Amino acid sequence: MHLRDLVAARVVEALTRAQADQSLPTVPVPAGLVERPQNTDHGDFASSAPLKLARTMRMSPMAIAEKLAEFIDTDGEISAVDVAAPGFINFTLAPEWLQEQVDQVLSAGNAFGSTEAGKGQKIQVEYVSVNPTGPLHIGHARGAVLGSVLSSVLAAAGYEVSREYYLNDAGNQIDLFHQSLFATYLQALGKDAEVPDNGYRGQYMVDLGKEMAEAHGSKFLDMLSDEGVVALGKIGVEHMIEGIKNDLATLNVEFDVWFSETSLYTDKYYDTTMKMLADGGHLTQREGATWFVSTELGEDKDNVLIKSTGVPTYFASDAAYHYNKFTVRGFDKVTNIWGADHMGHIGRVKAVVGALGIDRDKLNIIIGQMVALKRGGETVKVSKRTGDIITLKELLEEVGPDACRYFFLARSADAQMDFDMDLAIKESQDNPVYYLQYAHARLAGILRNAKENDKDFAQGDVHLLSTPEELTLIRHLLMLPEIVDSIVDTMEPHHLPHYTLELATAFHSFYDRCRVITDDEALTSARLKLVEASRIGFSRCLSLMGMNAPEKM
RNA sequence: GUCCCAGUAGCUCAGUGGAUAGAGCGGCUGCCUUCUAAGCAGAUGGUCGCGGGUUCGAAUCCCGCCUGGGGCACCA
Repeated sequence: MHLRDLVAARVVEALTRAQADQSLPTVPVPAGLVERPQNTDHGDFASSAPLKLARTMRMSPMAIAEKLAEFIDTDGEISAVDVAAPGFINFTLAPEWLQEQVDQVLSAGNAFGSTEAGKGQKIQVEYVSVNPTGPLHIGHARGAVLGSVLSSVLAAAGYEVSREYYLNDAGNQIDLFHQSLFATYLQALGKDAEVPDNGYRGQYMVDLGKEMAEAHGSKFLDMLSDEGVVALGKIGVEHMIEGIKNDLATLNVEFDVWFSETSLYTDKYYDTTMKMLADGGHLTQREGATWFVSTELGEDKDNVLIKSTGVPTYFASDAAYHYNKFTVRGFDKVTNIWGADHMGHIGRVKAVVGALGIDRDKLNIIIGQMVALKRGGETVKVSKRTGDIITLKELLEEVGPDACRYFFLARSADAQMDFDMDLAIKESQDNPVYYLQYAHARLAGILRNAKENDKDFAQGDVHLLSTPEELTLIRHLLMLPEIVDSIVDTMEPHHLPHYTLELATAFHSFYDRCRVITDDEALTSARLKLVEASRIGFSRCLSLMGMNAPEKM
């Protein structure tokens, strides 16, 4: 249980006692009793419960506040409870208790910040899942960063997390890729060939065709034409997947499972799913195609599962995929991170999940909004088909993975953003990322200095940490578990970089005002404890965000 | 046409029912013989897109409108 819950529990407990005592009328208790006030003059926590209860209790908010405050004990973590107009109760944390938490952080070590909000629950986060028909571009990076940070935070909250990439390794687009590659391969061999009309025609396809020709010669020409296209195509797809994996690794994004779409068919999950939908009366035949009757489940329109050609749609695969996630693999929760161009799929996928007898609220879909790329003040149109793209690889070479991650992470997923390359490159010189990393480097520097001077601070007395800067730093440090829980609660990881920035401000201010290593041995030891605790905090935040925590800068 | 997202400081964005709306960057003023100045301290900067409504209280919730973006295929 994190600190805010602890204080909220005290309010509920006090309210219960006041009601049992008949000091306050017995009425239902509203939710959200305690918050962090934005103005620090109002204490560490505030409750607006009296304002919320005034109507149902038929009393003035101030009278409720006064009465309720009497029932709240000032001991342990709370040193003061104050009533403020028009009906707030403000709580102040006890300096002694704050000081002692430094020892608690030290004993928690790298587990500091972890909570138990998701204990015993299996959650899957599926992200990126880009077709292996081209390199990753800047828009994909946003989903990649979101997914990887969300996964890390979920794990910190005690969830058993599985990070998954859904690989579309069959179907129309793959066929088209095969044909496109065969064409550029032929061209590389000096033959006449045309990339199909809707095919993939970027420079990367030309390069790949050349590479294939150099590595394999005319080998694929000698096969029957279809066999050659497929054989070459498979090698090409493998090549694209390797490239995607490399780019993601550079961005520090990893997966536990690479799930093959084809396996849904070879392992019969597709057949099982279609049968379940048929048995449930969710299917109908129309114009030679098989439709999912989603209109009966409140959707705008029905959706085709099997085309009149007999070929299943992407949506059919998706139905089988979600059946597999929930029913076969038994995830308690599933989060899909999709691009804005998939917005229209949310309703029907949720509908089909419900039709398969699964609680549709277990499926959470996060939409990463569009990233418009700007360069030299111009918006660059991104299209994989025409090959007019800024690849993730190029982006990482220019901006660097840490700055790139921060840039995407600090914005909420549902806000569209302009990624101004010029600005991002410029900012990489003087940028919030360095502000955070510099804090870690400074902390590491102090600890290095202490070691060189043989300072052993194990016996340091944390009660000597009494300046406003020290206490402010401790206060901010202790917010981490709350941040972790609130990210899990809202599924919005963008709170983490903002919190880390505030923590860095508290630290830099402390660094400026409180010299750590001095002739005062006792104070030095106490401050070294705070420095080590802070280093643990920064290291955890940076690692959750997938960023480097440098020892020196 | 319809559904979804966004509109907050010069710029990029937080804040989504509470007290005087915040941060970073840019611009302005100070601060390096001391563990890293990639830093600190301070000042300046806002009709929270517009208009109604609900509420003790609205940037936050409801309705309408304006602007920008996206979704509405037997594509993925």
